[in-house]
Amino acid sequence: MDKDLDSIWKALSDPTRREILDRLRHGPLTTSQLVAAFPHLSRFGVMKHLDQLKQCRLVVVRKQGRYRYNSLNAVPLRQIYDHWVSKFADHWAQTLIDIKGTTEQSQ
Amino acid sequence: MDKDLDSIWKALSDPTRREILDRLRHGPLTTSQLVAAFPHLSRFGVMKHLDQLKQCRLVVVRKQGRYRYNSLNAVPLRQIYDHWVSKFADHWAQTLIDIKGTTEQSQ
DNA sequence: CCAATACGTTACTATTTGGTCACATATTGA
DNA sequence: TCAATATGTGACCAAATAGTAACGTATTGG
Repeated sequence: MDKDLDSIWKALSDPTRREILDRLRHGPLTTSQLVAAFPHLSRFGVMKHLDQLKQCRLVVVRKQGRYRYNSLNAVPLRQIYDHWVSKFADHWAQTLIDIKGTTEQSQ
Repeated sequence: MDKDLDSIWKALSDPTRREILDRLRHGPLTTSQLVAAFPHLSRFGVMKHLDQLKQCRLVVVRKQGRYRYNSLNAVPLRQIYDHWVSKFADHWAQTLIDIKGTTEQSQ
């Protein structure tokens, strides 16, 4: 069950991929536009991140001529929330005060 | 800002660690109890996962005699939600219908 | 056609990650 | 004390990951 969500979690674990998703919030971008947004990465570096995001359907692609428009699909995000994060929602209420300081921390 | 959340995402990206958190939902468990729950892993394997969860405060520890009680702290989860996931909440409404099939997928 | 632009892929490398074994420390109770 | 239980750590290994360079394909416009 959670098996399906695994690739989504993996995809989200990388800050570059999260930033890609963030940039796609405001609308689709072509691959080149995304590449330009990450000057410290190679084009293929960005494309590999995009591939992973496509694998788990967080990004969907529409090809138009020589352009490829990448757009955000929030459905997998919702799945993560519904199938996992929401289970801990009760805990949020109970642990509003972080237990920091009252328990030993092993750094 | 998101910098701080990085280790939390990383911690959550592993299915074993997510299962540990899941088991801690119902109350604190000692390290040995957790180890027993993962027969396919070595004790130290489990402990290393626990270490990562402690690093980002998803798990907090209370030492009592020779037992070490690990308990869930949902605060970091809430941070992830508040600082990141919630930004996409509007998208959930807009993309209730998965775009699957209507757009090209690159497998 | 042919050059320019946009995108795709194969092959390779370095680092991180998940995992183990073996050994060390600490607490409890007979 | 001393053995049993519970936990902690150093060293090491294999696989996955993030990244690169270099080359290949496809679409457009002159």
